[in-house]
Amino acid sequence: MSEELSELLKVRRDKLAEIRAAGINPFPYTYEKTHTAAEISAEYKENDEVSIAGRIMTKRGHGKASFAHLQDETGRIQIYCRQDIIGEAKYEIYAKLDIGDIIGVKGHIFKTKTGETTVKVADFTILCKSLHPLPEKWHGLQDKELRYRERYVDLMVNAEVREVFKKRSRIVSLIRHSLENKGFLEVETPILHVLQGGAAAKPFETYHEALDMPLFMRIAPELYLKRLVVGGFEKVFEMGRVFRNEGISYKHNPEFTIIEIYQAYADYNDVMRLTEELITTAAKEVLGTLEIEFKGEKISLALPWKRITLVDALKEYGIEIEGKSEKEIQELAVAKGLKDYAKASAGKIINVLYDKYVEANLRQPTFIIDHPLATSPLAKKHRSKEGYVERFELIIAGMELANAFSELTDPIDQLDRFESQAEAKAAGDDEAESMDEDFLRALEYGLPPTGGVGIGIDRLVMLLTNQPSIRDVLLFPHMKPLPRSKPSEAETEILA
RNA sequence: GACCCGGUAGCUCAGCUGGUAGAGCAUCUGCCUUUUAAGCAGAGGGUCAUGAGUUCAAGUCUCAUCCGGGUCACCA
Repeated sequence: MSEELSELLKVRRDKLAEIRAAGINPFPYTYEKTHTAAEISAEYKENDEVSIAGRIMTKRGHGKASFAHLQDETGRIQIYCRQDIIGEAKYEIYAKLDIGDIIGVKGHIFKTKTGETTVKVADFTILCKSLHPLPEKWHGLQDKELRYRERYVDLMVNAEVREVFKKRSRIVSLIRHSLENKGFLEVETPILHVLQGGAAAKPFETYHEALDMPLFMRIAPELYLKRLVVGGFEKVFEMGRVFRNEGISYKHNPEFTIIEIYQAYADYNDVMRLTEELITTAAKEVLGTLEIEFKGEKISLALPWKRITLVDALKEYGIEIEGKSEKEIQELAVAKGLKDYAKASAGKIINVLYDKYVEANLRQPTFIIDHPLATSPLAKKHRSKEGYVERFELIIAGMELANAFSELTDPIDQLDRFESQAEAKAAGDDEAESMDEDFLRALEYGLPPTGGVGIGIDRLVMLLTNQPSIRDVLLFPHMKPLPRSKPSEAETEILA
């Protein structure tokens, strides 16, 4: 708190003191409400007695009477308070209430001249004195920085924002229930990892004091979930937060929510169908349609979704790599202006070319399938194509929504892949997988044929709620701290 | 990390080629017992993100820094 309070803050603190001086607790403990705003609007009956509670969002005083709107989680309801009903002393307190205060109201329902269902205040109780003024009633809170930093205000004032997060909750719930109905078991695996693995990404590092050891925040739950399939859980999934130490953009936040699903005795074709089903079911239930609009663009989620191999997708954008040797592909990279990749592996170059020339152009739902072996260390070799794996990525509106494989189940092959990853790591690739001996041991016990998929929940929610940035579907997106806040002791210690 | 745009009252925004800061809402005072962007009359409220510089004079021009947004790069 700054020493110098602005006039507006001072006024509210003075009012708080007045309330206390009048012997009223401005922060009481409970309140018994009988109705919500939505219930009253829907089941309106003249003269019904109700008890409601909510935040004052508008206020119109008329001398000895006053209108206001209370907002609860379900919506707004008008209240009408008259001095001759509640008495002079109480009305004086009522008149001093501010927009933003939370009150409970008991009274009878009536309809005003203009036909609005309204509660006539017989009694009211202050439930929380608000000390900050709310944003303007007409324009609300627009400033993006403030909206993200003070999401609580954003939610109070912007109904559309509340809707987005309600939809997010429904989407998550629908996916969870779809999987439960199919016999999948929801599990939780460690978030603090000893090794870096399960995805190509840079982890956040942390430290366990008592054990005196470094730890990584997980970048994916993949390797633990496959251990569970080894253990005999044939259908498992985990929905949870993962952490990746990379840049921030409209589709990247350092922590995000992923759902990973593993099904024994299935391959990537099965998992592709499952992915289609989960997403279209959620879309139908939440939006009532598969024809959606995202950032002004029409996208059809109607099945079936296009499937095309990565090599063919490149060909569609004028990049021919079929039958080319590694050397020729390196030359192609240089010709395309990717000078840094003159000595990279063919697989790496193919991925970069794909990222650069193909992905952003894929607008309608598309499964890109059969990726190069070199960049897919956890995927099973393709059953018929040398040098490729059985893998797909789902792209919608230029965003990667899902990534999946026929999981690599051969422990000898997995060891080879880890060894190549170790070489890459030694050569400076800080996203390479760690050698995970326990995971290899699990595979040696035997992982049945398994299909696995990871779906980015935040991006899916963006798509289904037509939100242009991942920040708009995260309640508290990552923000740099403002300069005035001084670092905590812990931060000072770490930075020292 | 590079480039572009932005930061002015609690909120939403004006502020021209440099001349000393404005509106609406909100707040305060008075009037007002069916209003709803209530109304009428009056008042208060600003380190113009921060710090330097140019200038007689800077919200405005220059540089640096911070925060945010966007594009690209990085990135599954």
